[in-house]
Amino acid sequence: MELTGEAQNVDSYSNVLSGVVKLSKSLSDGRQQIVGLQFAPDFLGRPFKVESSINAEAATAVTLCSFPRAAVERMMKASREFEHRLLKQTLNELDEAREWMVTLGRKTAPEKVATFLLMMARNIDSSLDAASGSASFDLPLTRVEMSDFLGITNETVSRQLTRLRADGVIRIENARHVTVDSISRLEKRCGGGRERP
Amino acid sequence: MELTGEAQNVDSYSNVLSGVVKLSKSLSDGRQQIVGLQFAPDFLGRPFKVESSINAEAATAVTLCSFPRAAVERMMKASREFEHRLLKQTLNELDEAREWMVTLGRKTAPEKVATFLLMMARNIDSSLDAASGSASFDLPLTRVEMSDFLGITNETVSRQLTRLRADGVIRIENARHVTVDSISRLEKRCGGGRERP
DNA sequence: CGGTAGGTTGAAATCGTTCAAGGAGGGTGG
DNA sequence: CCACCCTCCTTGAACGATTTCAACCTACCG
Repeated sequence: MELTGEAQNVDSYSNVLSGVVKLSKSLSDGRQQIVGLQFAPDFLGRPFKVESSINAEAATAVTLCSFPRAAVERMMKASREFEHRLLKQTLNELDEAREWMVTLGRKTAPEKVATFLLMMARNIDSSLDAASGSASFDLPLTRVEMSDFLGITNETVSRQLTRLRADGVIRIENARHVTVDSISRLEKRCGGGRERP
Repeated sequence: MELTGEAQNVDSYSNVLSGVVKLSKSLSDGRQQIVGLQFAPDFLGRPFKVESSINAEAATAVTLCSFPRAAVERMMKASREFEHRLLKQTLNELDEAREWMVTLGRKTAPEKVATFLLMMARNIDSSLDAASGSASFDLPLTRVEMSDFLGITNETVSRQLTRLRADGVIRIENARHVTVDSISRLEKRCGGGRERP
């Protein structure tokens, strides 16, 4: 199943085979928050619940492998292994969500944008250099979508990208393709490293 | 097992029997974000991972029922039901985390504080009136902790509480005990209602 | 050719932060 | 018992980061 387009109300389950799916929530006055991005081999869908209040939408061209709700719930009953893997992925998503809460709640706008770029570099680096210290990729989100992911305005996103470019941390082509020559320089702009035990 | 005090590095698993446990993450420069609160019957701990990078700390006096890591992992292997319930709770926590991401990323300071109070009213209303339209409870967090949960400063938290009090939405005694006479009035201050499908 | 969506940039306004001072309560040691 | 110190909380005033409003630019599409 292939789709480039619009919101899907998830009453079937899918695997993301390629592309990026964005998960979002909105307030009734139109404010929106993207609460997760699903990349290549992720599972998509919310078991045990009728109404999830989350919208799933293709951010780029996406290839899905989807199953009807009933089939998946049968599989889950039948295969212990299946439920186990689902638990593991859910725990991972929970970790990611909480990590992102730190970004939303405690980082400045420059740090937010840098953190987002770093996340992209790690997830969809099109140049296949593992740990070469550089990365190059197409942004899967528009400026507005990035702003909804980062909890800032699109103007602020734009300004911070311009700043990173001016400072030589990134290069931008077509407003969509980004090259990071030195990942470690980008990391320095993400705000204090992880924990402090 | 009872504890009132300090951070626990979770290498055992527990059930929270009473009280409130706060889960937090911090950046190396000291900025902190509370990424979750665990109330009465929640499970505590992170399976399948050595290093969780999350700190768990008692926010109030807490009663735990905790098991050694090995025992729980044995239980999980043995009991399908156990793993199933863990999956369900994890999915719930993921939903809550994402809901909170909307609060962190898209709500104003007044809305954040109102949203927090509403959450408290729903989770630890000490007066046992279900849906009576009012609530009364002790705040389980200090102003600083609230600010770390909401992604704002403690001064802003304080000011917003004062404002809610001045507007007659809440009453405050001892800076810790809060009474909400009209829940629905509080709800109006939480920013646009849920979704918009 | 317009028209539209996405993006950039500037200037002014605003919201929340920062800095600073002071109050209220609780525990401790003289 | 009192004085002191600490933590938590509140409040004010100035500052500054981000938003808001507005203009313009580009690419793409009908």
